[in-house]
Amino acid sequence: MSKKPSLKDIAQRLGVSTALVSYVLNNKKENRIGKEIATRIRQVANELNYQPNRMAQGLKTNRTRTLGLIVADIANPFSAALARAVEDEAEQQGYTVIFGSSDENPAKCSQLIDTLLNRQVDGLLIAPPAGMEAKLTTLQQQRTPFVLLDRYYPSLHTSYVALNNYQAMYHAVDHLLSSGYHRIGLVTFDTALFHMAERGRGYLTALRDHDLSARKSWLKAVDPCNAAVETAKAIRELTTGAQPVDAVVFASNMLTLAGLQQLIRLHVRIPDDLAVVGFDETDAYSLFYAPPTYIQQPVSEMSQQATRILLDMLDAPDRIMQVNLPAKLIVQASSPPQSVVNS
Amino acid sequence: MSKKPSLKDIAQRLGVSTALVSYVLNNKKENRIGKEIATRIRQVANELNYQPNRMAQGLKTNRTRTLGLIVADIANPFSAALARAVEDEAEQQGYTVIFGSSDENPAKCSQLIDTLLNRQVDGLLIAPPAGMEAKLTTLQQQRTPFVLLDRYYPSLHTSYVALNNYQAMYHAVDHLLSSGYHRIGLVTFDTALFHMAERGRGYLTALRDHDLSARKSWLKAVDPCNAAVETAKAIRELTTGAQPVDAVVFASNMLTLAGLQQLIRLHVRIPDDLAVVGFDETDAYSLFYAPPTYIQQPVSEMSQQATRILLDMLDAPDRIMQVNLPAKLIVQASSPPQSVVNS
DNA sequence: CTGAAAGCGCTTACAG
DNA sequence: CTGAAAGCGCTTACAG
Repeated sequence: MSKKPSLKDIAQRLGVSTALVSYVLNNKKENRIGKEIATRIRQVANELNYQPNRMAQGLKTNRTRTLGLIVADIANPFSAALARAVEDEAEQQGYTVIFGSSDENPAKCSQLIDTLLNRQVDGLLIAPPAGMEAKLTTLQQQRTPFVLLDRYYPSLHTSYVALNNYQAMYHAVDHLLSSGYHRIGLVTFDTALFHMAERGRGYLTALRDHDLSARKSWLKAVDPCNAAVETAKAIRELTTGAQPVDAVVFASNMLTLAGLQQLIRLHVRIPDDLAVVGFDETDAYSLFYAPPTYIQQPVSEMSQQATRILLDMLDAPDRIMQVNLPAKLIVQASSPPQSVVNS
Repeated sequence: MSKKPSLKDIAQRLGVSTALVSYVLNNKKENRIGKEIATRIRQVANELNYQPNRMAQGLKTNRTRTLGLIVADIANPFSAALARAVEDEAEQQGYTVIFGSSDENPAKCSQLIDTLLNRQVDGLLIAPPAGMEAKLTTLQQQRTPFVLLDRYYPSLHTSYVALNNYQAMYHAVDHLLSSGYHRIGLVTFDTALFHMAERGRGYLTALRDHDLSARKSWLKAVDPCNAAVETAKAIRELTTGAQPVDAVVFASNMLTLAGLQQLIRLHVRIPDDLAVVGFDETDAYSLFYAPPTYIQQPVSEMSQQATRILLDMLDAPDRIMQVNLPAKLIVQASSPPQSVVNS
């Protein structure tokens, strides 16, 4: 009905200038303004339930108190968990967040970045797909504040908050080796993304540190576009044949789920026939008699730190912060110590 | 570096007024503007990669081409799926979306609505928690365009797009009855929300239509705040005791997951010992030898329709649209026909 | 201590 | 057919 009250409405009602009202409501020049008039202004603002028009504020200040968030796919549980933590942290700081899904498509991601920037977001949180280096470099040259989330490019000197993927995978494989498993397979994605490469490196280094070299046939890199089918095939190959593995590690939550599904289908018993370590937690874990050991990412902390760093960068876009958070290995029933006889 | 080009920059370069440039770029007064100058304006705009400042536009037009979306919890797969479909539809129409999670808390939800409105969103998509009637009524009086998503209040004449929950549950129970099950339990939430009540009504009516009355002990309404524990208890009670059920229907995805988990823990065999019908699809289903029969919601269509309706309402906030979408029962191995002997 | 005035970047009713 | 001018609702450098 009656349109929203503006600064002018308050000013008129009190016979003062809009400037004065603005100063009071923003707590500027506090000590130079009469106490009396200040309280009366605040009172009227309250009465009218005054809410500043963010568009006008934004136009003037070039700040919108809005953050842009780009994830791979908001419908994916991992992305959704990231988003939730970003939302909470942003809200606490008085920011709202606009989101978009890149679908792992660099063209769509670039487009999304432009759209969000066009909406005058103050800064961006991006979990980038492969192939975004050029766009991100441009962004940096424009001094647009952004921080990468979950993924980053070693070739780019940008802010990021990600998992220590190398350590995460190293730790998982080391756990299996110390538990007496020696034929360890890895199911990972065939992708250029650095964080996946790091997981692979962790796997290989852990093996080497135990004086084992990895067989090529034990490292399965599946096509992300055809993950379910290829994972099934990878599992089949790993568990059958002349030299079947005695343990499998998965390098992502989707791979874990697809892998477990195939193992059940093949009637492979966990852990009797095969030890398993998953990546990330899934609803599905709770359904196992032997709940899987898994690599736990500090998702909330990742988002929280990234959001905080971004907020800091708003005032100093050149202050680069790079954070690698440690993963936690949650040891459960799918990877028990091997008896000495078998080892 | 160099700041973003404005209308003025284009105008100056061509020695025309900003007004002319604005007209051309917005395709207003098309036929009344010289072709020559129009093409030159467009050319320069392209060269400078002109992007209109949305804040300024918004201030002037009171339209931001931004939608607000409030879900229960963006980290919940169902909410995330809703969000994704909203995003896609909005993007196609040139809108972006700001989101927030209500955590099923009406106070937080109201707060969120105010924040989003304050950000000048053009309209709201809301999956409301219980107890939002008053706030929504106020919203309606202010002629703020909004459409409810997934949930709605029968007492309120507002736009909404939701599942036909009554039909969904009726259909599921009818399927079990026709398959020869007669002792059917329901695990639902103890909540004031209408959509849950409708699911309960579907259950009861289906039983009545088959000349069966429901035992009170077969309808378990668990506390949403303590769902895991109470579902486990409900399952224990339903499957043991003097009159155990021969089938269980769940009224939500969380309940389904918690229920399945408990059934596995109790070594109840599905479907040999117990038939099961779940609500919504879950990753976890793929892990079952006997994949569960479940009620499938048209999540994407729900969001899509809601978004379209909202977009329509932007120009006519009083045009109320109410849509109840049909659910689909996906019959799988967890609810096979009972042999005649057992029935 | 207070306020008039300019201006952020647009749109559009109005005048020519 | 074209453009000067007002104004959306704020903020802030500047003048008193």
